[in-house]
Formats: sequence, C-alpha cells, structure tokens
Amino acid sequence: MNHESSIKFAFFGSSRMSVVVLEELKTAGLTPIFVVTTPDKPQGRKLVLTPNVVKTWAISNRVHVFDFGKFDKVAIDSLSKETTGGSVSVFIVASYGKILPSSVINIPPRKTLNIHPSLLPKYRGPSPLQQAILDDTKRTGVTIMRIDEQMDHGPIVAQKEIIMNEWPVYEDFEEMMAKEGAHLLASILPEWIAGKLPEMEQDHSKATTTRKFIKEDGLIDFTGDQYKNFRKIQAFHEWPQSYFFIDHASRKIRIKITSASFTNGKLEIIKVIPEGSSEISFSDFQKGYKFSL
RNA sequence: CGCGGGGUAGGGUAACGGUAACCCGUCAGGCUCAUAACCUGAAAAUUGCCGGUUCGAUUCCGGCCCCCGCAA
Repeated sequence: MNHESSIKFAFFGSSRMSVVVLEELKTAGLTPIFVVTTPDKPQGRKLVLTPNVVKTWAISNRVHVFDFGKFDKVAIDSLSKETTGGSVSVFIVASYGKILPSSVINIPPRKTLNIHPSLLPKYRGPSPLQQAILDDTKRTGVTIMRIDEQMDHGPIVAQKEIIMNEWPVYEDFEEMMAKEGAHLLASILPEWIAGKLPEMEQDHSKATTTRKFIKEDGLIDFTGDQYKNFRKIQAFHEWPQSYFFIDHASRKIRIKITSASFTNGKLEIIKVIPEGSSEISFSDFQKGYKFSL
C-alpha cells in the first residue's frame, strides 16, 4: 500500500452503508487513520451484545476504532489528541446515525465532510434513499458537503447526478449510491485538503426533508395504486418491510412481502414470509393459505 | 433468562387423544382439434429428534435441533 501521505482522514460511520464507503475508499488507496462509530448494542432475538459492522470492519482492517456513546469532554479530548499536529486533516462522515456537535466537526483543519445520497438540498434527513423510491424521483444523485450545525445544511463541495431507470430493492440502491459517493469523495479529497476546492451554499429555499419511517408505514393496501405499492415494497425492503394481514386458522397473521416485480403495469408478488413460517413463493402461499388478491 | 408462532406426503396448508384431510405438483386413464382447462383414478407421510403420561399421541408434558414473527 502506497498511501498518499497528504490524504489523512478519520472516518465516522455506523451502518452497512458506511462499510461500503470504507471499502471503496480502501480500494482507491484511502484508509482512515482512525474510525469512530457507535457503541455495541443488543441485537437479535436473544439480544446479544453485538459490535456494529463498522467496528468489525475496523478491527479486521487493523484500524484504530473509537465507539463513543456521546461526545463528552473525554471523547472530544481523545479526538483532538488523535487529530492534532497534522496527523488528520479532515473528518469524513457517512451514515453515522447521530448529529455531530460543532465541537467535533471543527476539530480537523479542513473540517468535516459528509456523503449524502441525494441531490441536496433535496431529500435532507434520515431517509433520502427510501423517499426517492417512494416518490419515484429517478433523477437523483450523491452530494459531498461540509457539515455545519444543522442537519444536511452545510455548503456543497461536490455533486454527481445519477439517473435511475428502474427501482432496485433498497439495499441494492444503497450500495450503489454508497459506491458512487465514495468515488466522488475520493476524486475530490486531495483538492479539498489542499484548500483548492470551492464550496457552495445550498439553496435553502428549495430544501425538502425526509423523516424516519415507522412500522406502520409498511402496511400494503392492495386496493391502492400498484406501482406505488411496488415502490413501497422496494423502498421498505430492509426496514420496516411491507406487509399485510390475513385471517388464518382463526388467527390474524402478518405476511411480509420479501420479493416483488412490476412489469407491464402490473405488480407481481414473488415471495412472502407468513408469520410463524419461513419464506415461501407467493403461489405456494396462495395455495396453502387459500388466499387470493 | 425480552415476548410469541411454527416444524405433518415433492411444495404449501388442515385436523385431532383412537394411525391423518385439502390445494398444487407427479403418474395412469378419459373428455377434447387441442390445452397450463375439465373429469376419473393412483402413488407418495414411521406427522423434526429423544424421552414421559396414556389402553392408545400427530394431538398432552419435558429436553434438544432447526425456522420465523414481534420487540430492540
């Protein structure tokens, strides 16, 4: 590995998307000096304390990792200590999951950059990818912006437009956008660190904001628009997932839709998981549960 | 010990203290110009594994393995 000695950064992230970005940066020859992520949390049916994917990545790549629960004085001091003296010139944030206080984002000399999977100022907030699918916004993209105190509000450093032809499931969309974001970041990072890249204020009057989704958002109404339902299934494929209820054996059970297609103006459900059962094809489901649309 | 559901013929479901039913599929025959349609018939399940209760368990109880929903 012949690192560009001028590109020294630390990475903040906590999700699978963060890992995709880390991997892409690594492929581009960019490995962070250290990584900051969120603490281990109980996961799964047994609520086993599990390190998040970013921490796992950092460990297997032998990169020092911090997992601060909050940015108190101790945390800030640690970050400052690791950053001073030119050892780190910029922080990179990709899907960290929490708002970073100004006391953190201003630590490095070249401040903090964020990868956001939308064409800011459109789709600020926590769910830009899902909302783009739900809205059928096929002209989308990734943005590199400098973080300020407000959510997805800082000046734009770079942007790349991406046109979608059809909607993949959320996870695939996320991976694709994460890679695009990482590529864009890698291409501009040297210039940014050198201070040669201008930033541009967002047009705040055109901003739109997305919200976090809740379980209930995933309920499918088959009497509604089929293409809309399809987009819902794709957008919520990972979470909260789309589902409907049926009465079966004098019991109300939840049926989750795990796979669907939309061709010739028609929604076709391919696979489902009935509550208490494992994944089966929709045709098998219809036969066994005597269900029809 | 977070809460809960489930493992029954090739696939999906049902039933119930007395050895299992339905749908699809498979095979054979029939009807049709023909068919993925329709009719008739057949093959196919030691009801996840181990132990217990019982005259008798798929059905009740305990343990184990595996799957899934909720919650986080």
